[in-house]
Amino acid sequence: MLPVSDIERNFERFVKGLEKRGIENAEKSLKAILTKDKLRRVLRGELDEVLHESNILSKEIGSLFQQGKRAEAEEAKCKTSSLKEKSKELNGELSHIQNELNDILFNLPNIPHESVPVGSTKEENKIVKVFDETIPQLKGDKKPHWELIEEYDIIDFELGNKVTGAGFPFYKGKGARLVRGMINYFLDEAVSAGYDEIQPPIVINEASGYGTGQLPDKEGQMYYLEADGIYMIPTAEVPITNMYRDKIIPADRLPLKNAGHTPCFRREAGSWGAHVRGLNRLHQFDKVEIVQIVDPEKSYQVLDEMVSHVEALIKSLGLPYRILQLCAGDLGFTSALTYDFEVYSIAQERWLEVSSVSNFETYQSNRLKLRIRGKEGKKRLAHTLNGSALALPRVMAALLENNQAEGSIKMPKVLHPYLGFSKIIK
RNA sequence: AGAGAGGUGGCCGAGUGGUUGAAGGCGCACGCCUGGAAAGUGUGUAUAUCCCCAAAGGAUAUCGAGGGUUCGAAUCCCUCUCUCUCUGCCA
Repeated sequence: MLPVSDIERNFERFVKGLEKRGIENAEKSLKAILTKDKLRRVLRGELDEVLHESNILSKEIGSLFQQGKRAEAEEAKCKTSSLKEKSKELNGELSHIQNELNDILFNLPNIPHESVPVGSTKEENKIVKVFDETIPQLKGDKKPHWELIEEYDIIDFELGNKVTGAGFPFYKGKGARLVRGMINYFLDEAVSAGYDEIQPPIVINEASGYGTGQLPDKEGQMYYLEADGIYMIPTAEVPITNMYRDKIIPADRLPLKNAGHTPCFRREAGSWGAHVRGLNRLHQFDKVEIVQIVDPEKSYQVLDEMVSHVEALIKSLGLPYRILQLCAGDLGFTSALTYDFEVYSIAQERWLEVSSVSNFETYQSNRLKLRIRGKEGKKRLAHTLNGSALALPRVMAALLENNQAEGSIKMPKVLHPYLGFSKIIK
């Protein structure tokens, strides 16, 4: 949520920012925010004044009663009724305007960082870096992973269909072992990079959904458990970042660094087709997420640090990769700047997104009421960042496809200790 | 799931309708004292919003959350929620 005081101070920048995202009527919406906020303040002032008067009267009545001046007290009581009515009225107007204000604010996305490229589609994302080797070619057959997993019997989609539904596969034998191994490897790497490991709940309440910005924007993307009013998480970002909701963190405790593995659940409504076959898109998948809460001054430096962390992971797995900076139109609702990581899948001859690393600046912290207390006791909103390090299924798809050989699939060296085997054989 | 008890400031804890935003204690910060420290002593010590360029100051709200009664509620009523104890069930 955009902080109103910032909008007021940097009006032009906010208009331009929203327009860059292709938001229509950006200026009009922002102006409406300022007008409504102004009105809100006026009403607040009036209401406070009325309440002040009535508080004074109440105290008078109290002391009159104590002095035994009954008649005078009764008289004073009459005066309060008009004040009471007035305050009721003002209260109604105030909450009405507050709702209108929130409505606009909740539905405006974050302002893109100035370096974010202009553009409205994926094709306009800027390629920041491509791994420095030429894309390897395979000799002989190159099978897509959905054929390989059947051949080696490591993932079973049919069984998933039977037991749950499409997009919920079973991982079996060495496939299951590979999942577990990667999770452990990614977590270990995060821990040695200074992240505190967390095992968060995988369902969250509504307040948490609002806190990180999944609600009200992405209602339809999350599985909702109606009986208990809770949502299954689309990413560990939600519970982990919400740990700090309504917190005031002393500046010297920053940065806060957390990492956690969770299954992630996405309904991905209406997005099924040929290009999302196999592991390319699932309703449930595993991901290790890294989250940082930092001083605003340092957030872009931290973003770079997180990008390096993810890059090192992908490199260590020996996968061809590239890094994209998302253009304004492709940027997530809450993000100011996002880098996507893609790995190349040789058999599919496609780039697959495996990580997304973002700086949300104050957008989430404003919703979360997550603040930093500085040296002189001054408070300000923190910056929040997160990144996938990494999401498993597409990494797995690329590993299987790129390392396939005659009769076996080789596993990257870094995973050997985690797997207990060095290749998958039939 | 059933029965009972209870949620007060960073923590403990008093408070059952009228200067109680909240006694007292602990903790913390700053000062005094001391050669230094401890002890002692003094002062300060919540959050949000509004007024204000800012500071200072003032106002309003907040004693689990929401609603109600009342001129006035931490204190009374209702709903929800969480914690603890006992019983039940369970990995």
